[in-house]
Amino acid sequence: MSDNLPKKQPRTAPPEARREQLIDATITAISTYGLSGTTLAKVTAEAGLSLGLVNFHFKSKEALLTATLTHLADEHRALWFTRSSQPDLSAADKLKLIVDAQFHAKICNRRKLSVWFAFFGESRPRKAYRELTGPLDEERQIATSRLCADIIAEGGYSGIDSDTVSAMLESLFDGFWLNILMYPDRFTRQSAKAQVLSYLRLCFPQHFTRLDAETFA
Amino acid sequence: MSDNLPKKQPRTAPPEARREQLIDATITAISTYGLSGTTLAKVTAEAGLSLGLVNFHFKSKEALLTATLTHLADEHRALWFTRSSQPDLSAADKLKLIVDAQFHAKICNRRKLSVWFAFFGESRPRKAYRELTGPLDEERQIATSRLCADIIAEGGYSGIDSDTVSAMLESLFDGFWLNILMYPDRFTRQSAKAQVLSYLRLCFPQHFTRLDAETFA
DNA sequence: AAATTGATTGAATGAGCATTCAGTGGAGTG
DNA sequence: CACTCCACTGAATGCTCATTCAATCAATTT
Repeated sequence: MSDNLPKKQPRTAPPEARREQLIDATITAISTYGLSGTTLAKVTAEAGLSLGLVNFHFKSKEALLTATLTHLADEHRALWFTRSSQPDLSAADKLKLIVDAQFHAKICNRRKLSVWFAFFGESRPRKAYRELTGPLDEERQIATSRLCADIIAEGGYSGIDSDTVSAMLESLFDGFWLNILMYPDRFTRQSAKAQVLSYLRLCFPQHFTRLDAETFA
Repeated sequence: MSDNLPKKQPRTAPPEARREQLIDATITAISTYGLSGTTLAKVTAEAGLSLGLVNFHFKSKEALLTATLTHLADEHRALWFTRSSQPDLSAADKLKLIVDAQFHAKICNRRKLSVWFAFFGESRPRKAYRELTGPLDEERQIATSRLCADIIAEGGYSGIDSDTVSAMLESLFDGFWLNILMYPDRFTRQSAKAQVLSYLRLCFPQHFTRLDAETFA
């Protein structure tokens, strides 16, 4: 019978594969039902696995949620960090790549944004967030501040402070993320990126041209 | 002397007073325990009332949460709207008052920001938020966009679009709110307001001076 | 082939919670 | 004072859910 398809789905899999499968199902569940509506029954049903597996591969529901957040944070960090660490790029190009990573389709989609804001929105998960990814947020802000300082020095800009620009960028990133999640009809990844770049053009007119939004897809 | 000891609070109170009391306790509970950790037992204990009262004054827990969000949204809307509706103000002054309202201590404190982000962070409450306060968000964005258009016309600014500035402002508001909630050591109401005004100075140098941040307390 | 090891299952358990409701208290009315 | 509402109380109810664990299954080793 055609039941015995060659799609070999072995009943058992290496633990790391199962962990990823469960994390992926958790992201889907949180984006669909919210954090408080996410039950282990829904996660395991989404993954096509049985209820008891979460407490086997993770020690608890909370550990699964923590692992999910860490997974997203690592993915995000890897994207902006590896891109903007290429050696033969100007400071302005590196800054552009950080903006680009922030609104990359792989990171900035409603499914994953739901998870970020689920953690922002509850006090205990928020504490977990602060501890797990606070240092990463700070690292990124320091990186953008350094790049801005380089650009200011290069261009001889005056009346502008690199820490102010980097704080503005952090807030723009978060604010556009929220608006993309809440009002996808009025806010898109593309328009958000273009508007952040328009802000950088306003700050550093010699370094950012009108075409930047299109040249970096 | 028709009053006896004013210390003695009566066992019963007018329904509207109880509703406000319960809404206030709900805000405290959400900011302390998160939305999913907020139980009716905790809310009523916080209010010093008995468990059954919520379902007496509100029909359900969900109705209480909806009323809480509506309360915050109305309070916020009243602040920016009545202030910026004063007739003898310039467009720039009105815009400054909207920014000022956004970071006013009465609105922008961790207790209340927790509630906003609790609603942003869960899919079902997010839907309720969109329906209840989406129109208010849009109203504010339209108001800022109009004011920016007036300023652009007055100042003869070129290369800048009022809808872009108003979208940037919306995102800055939300992003600074989130950072004030997450990282209160690095982000304060005052610095956020100053940085938003510095953005407006960058956009409209003739209309916003360096001293704006201090003149509007 | 038998034994061992590790992954997987899902019924059972018990804790926590929203909601209900029968009963209580007390302020106003006649 | 007696009567009537209405605010109020909190124990009881029934449901949902994380966690546990004894049993089962499959791969690997002996």
